[in-house]
Amino acid sequence: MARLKSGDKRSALLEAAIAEFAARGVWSTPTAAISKAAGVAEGTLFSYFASKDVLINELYREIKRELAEVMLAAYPAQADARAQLEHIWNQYVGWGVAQPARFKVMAQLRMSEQLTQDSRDAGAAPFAALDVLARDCIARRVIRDQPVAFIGAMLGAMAEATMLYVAGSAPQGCLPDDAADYDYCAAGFDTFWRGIALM
Amino acid sequence: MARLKSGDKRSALLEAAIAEFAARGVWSTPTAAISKAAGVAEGTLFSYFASKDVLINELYREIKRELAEVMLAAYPAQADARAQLEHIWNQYVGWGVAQPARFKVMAQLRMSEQLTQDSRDAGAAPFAALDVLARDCIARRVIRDQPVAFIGAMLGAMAEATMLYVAGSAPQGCLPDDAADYDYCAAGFDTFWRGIALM
Amino acid sequence: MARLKSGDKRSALLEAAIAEFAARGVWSTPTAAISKAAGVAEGTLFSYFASKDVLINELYREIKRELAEVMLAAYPAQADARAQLEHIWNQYVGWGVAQPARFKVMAQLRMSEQLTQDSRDAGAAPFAALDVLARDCIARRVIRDQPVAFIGAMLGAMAEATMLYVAGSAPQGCLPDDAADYDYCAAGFDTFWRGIALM
Amino acid sequence: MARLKSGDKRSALLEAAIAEFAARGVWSTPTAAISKAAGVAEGTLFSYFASKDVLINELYREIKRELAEVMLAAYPAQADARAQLEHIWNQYVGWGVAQPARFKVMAQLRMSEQLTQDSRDAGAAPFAALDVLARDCIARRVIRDQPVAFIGAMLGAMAEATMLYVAGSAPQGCLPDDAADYDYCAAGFDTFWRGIALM
DNA sequence: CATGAATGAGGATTCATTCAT
DNA sequence: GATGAATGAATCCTCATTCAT
Repeated sequence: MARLKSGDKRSALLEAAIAEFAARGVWSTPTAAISKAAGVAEGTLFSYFASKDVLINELYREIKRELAEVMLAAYPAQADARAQLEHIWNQYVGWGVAQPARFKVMAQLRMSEQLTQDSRDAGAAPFAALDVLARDCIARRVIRDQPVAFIGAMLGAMAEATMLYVAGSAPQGCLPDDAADYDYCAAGFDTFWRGIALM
Repeated sequence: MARLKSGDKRSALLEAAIAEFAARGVWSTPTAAISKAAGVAEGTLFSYFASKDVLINELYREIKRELAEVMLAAYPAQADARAQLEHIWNQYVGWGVAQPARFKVMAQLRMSEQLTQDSRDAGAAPFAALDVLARDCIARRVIRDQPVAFIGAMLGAMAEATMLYVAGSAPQGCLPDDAADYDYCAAGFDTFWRGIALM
Repeated sequence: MARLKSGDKRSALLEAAIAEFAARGVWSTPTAAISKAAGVAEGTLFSYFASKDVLINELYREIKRELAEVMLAAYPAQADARAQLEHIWNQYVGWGVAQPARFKVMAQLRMSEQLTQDSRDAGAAPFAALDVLARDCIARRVIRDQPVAFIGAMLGAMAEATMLYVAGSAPQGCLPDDAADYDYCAAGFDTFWRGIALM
Repeated sequence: MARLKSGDKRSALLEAAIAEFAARGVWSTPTAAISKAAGVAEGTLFSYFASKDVLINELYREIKRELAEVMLAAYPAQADARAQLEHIWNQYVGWGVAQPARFKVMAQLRMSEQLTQDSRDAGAAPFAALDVLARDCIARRVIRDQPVAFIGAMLGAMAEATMLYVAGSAPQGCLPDDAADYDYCAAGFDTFWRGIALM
C-alpha cells in the first residue's frame, strides 16, 4: 500500500497555518505560504483540506479543542468554587500567554465571516462544563444570580484582556513605571471574582 | 481652508467601507465594492485614499474619533465617580448596540497587521481623559489601586462583551428563557463596578 | 469619461478564441492564450466575458448568427424550391470551406457539455426560415413528406460532410486520383436532392 | 501469448473512460474519475496507458474496432447491393442507438487535436470492406459513379444524423406531433439510397 | 504489480491600482 | 477632478503524473 495520509503532515499544515496567520493575518496569508512553511507541496495542502475555508474552520475547531483541554486539565474537582474558577482563569490566561499565536489566530477567526455556525458550535461545545460550574455556584449562593452565558462571556473577555498585560503585549505605552512584576493574572481574577461573588 | 476634495465623497467612501467591511469582512471586500456602494467610480477611491491600506488606517482613526466623541458626550462632570464611569459605560455599550457595523469593523481592524502603530496611537489618544478619571478615583480611594491602563482594558473588554448580549447577537443559544428583557447593560456595569470598587 | 468597453476588443477576443480553439481544441486552450492572441491583458478577457464558459456560449451564438446570416444572404425568393435549397446548400458549404476555423469550433462546441440549452436554442432560432421552406416544399409536393426537422438534419449532416471534401481536408487518403477538380459541392447537393425529391 | 497486464483492468478502465467521457466531456474528465469509476487506484491507470493521450487514442481505436465488427456482423454476402448497404446502415444506426455513450465519445474524439494520424488511420482501416462494396456497386451500375470515400462520408453523416432521431435525442422540439413511431431508420436509408442509386 | 499520497506546473479568476479620456 | 477600462501580479485550486511502500 502506498503511504497513508499522514497525521504528521496534517499537523504540520495546521501548525504552519497558525504561525503564518499570526504573523501576516489570516486573509493576507496565501495557501502557498502555509504549505511552504509546512514543508509540503502546494497541492498537498488541498489533499488534507478541501479549500482554504475548510482549513480555517478545522483550524478553529482544533484550537478550541486544545484550549478546552488545557482549561479543564488538572481541574480541582474537590476545591471550592472560587478555587475552581480561578483554576480555569489561570489556565486560560496561561494558555494565551504561552501560545500567543494560537490566541491571535483564534481571535481573528472568531470574527471572520468564513467561520461556519457548525464550527462555532463545535468550538463552544467543550466549554459546556463551565456552564454547569456556574449554575452550581449560583445554586449554592456563592455568586450572584446572572445568566450563565453572560458570566462566561465576562470571564472570557476579562481573561483575554488580562493575557495581553501578562504577556506584556498590551497596547501602547500606558503601563505604569513599576509594572514589570505586577501580577496581572491574579489582579484580573480578583476583579472578576469581586464582580460576580455574592458578598 | 479649502477642502481639496469633496468631503462628501470622502465620507461616502468611509461609510460605504464600514457597511461592506461589516457585511463581508475587511479582507474579503474589494475596493470596487466600496466605491460602488459609495456611488463613485472605482478610480475615485484612490484619489481620496492612496491605497486600500491607507483607507483602512484612516477608517480606524475615524471610528475611534467618533467613539471617543460619543463616550465623552454629555459627560456628567459634577456627578460622583461611579456615575461618571457608568455614563462612559452606557455610552460605549449604547454606541456598540446602535452601530454594530462600526463596532464590528473596529474589532476587525484592531486585530489586523495592516494597522500602523501610528493609527493605533491616534485611536487611543482621545481616551486619555479616561486615564485621568481613573487616576482620580484611585487617589480619592473610590476604586482599588490598579494600573490605570489595565482598568481601562477591563472596562473595554467587559463593555464589548456586554454589547453583544444587549444587541441579542451573543453566540449560541445558552441564553436563559426569560432573558428577553434582562438588563445586560446595567448588570455588566454592576459586575465591573463591584470588581474595581474599593469596598 | 473613461474609455468605453470597446466592441473592437470584444470582437478581437472572439476572433482570437476561434483561431486558438480551432488550432488547439476548445478545452486545451487556456484563456491566457486567447487574451494574448487578442492583444489584451489576461484580466481583460474577464471584463468582457464573466468566465470561460460564458465566452464559449457567446462565441457559439455569434458563430451561429453569422452562419444564419450567410445562409440566408441573397436568398432567391423567386426561384423554384430546388434552386432555393441549393442556394442554402451552397452558402453553407461555402461558409464552411471559407471559414474552416469557425466550422471546426462550432462543431466542437455543439458537442460540449458546457453549452447551455439557451445557447442551443438561440443558435437554432435563426434557422426557422428553413423549416418554413421545407414545409412549403412538402405542401407543394416537390419533396417527399418527411418530418421537417429530419430533413434539416440531413441537409446539415450532408453539407458538413461535403465541406471537408471541397476543402480537401477530408480524412485519410482514399480520394480518387483525378479528384482534384471533382465538384463535391454540386455532387453532394445532387445526392441530397435525389434523396428527398418526390420523383 | 501471456497478457502482461490483467485484461480485466484494462477493459474496466476503457469502459469507465467511455462512461465518464460521455457524461462529462473528454476534456473535463480527470483521470482520477476514470480510475475511480473503474475501481482501480489512480496510479494503476498509468501502468495500462502511458498517459491520458495514449488512453484517448487507444480508446478511439477500440471503439472503431468494435463498431466495424458490429457493422460487418451477419453481413449478407449473398444479398443484393441495396440489401447489403441497408444492412450496414441498420447496423450502424442500431449501434449508435444502443451505445450512445460510445457514439458520443467517438464523435468527441474524432474532433480532437489529440488524436494522432495513426489512430485515425487505424480507426478507418476496418471499414475498407465498405470501399470494396461501393466500388463493386458502381462497377455493376447499381449506384451512380462518385468517389467512393465521398459516398462513405455521406453514409456516415446521414446515419449519424438518423441515430439521434431514432434515439429521440435530436435537438429541440421541432419534432412532428405524431412522430413517436415514425421509422427514422428506414426513412434515412431510403433518402440515402435514392440519393446514390443510379436510377 | 497495485496503491494512493505527494508533487508542482498550469489554469481560471480576482482585484488593487493606473491612466487615457 | 472624475471616470471606468485596462492591466497583470497574485491567488486558489486542479490534475496528470510519479514513486515510495
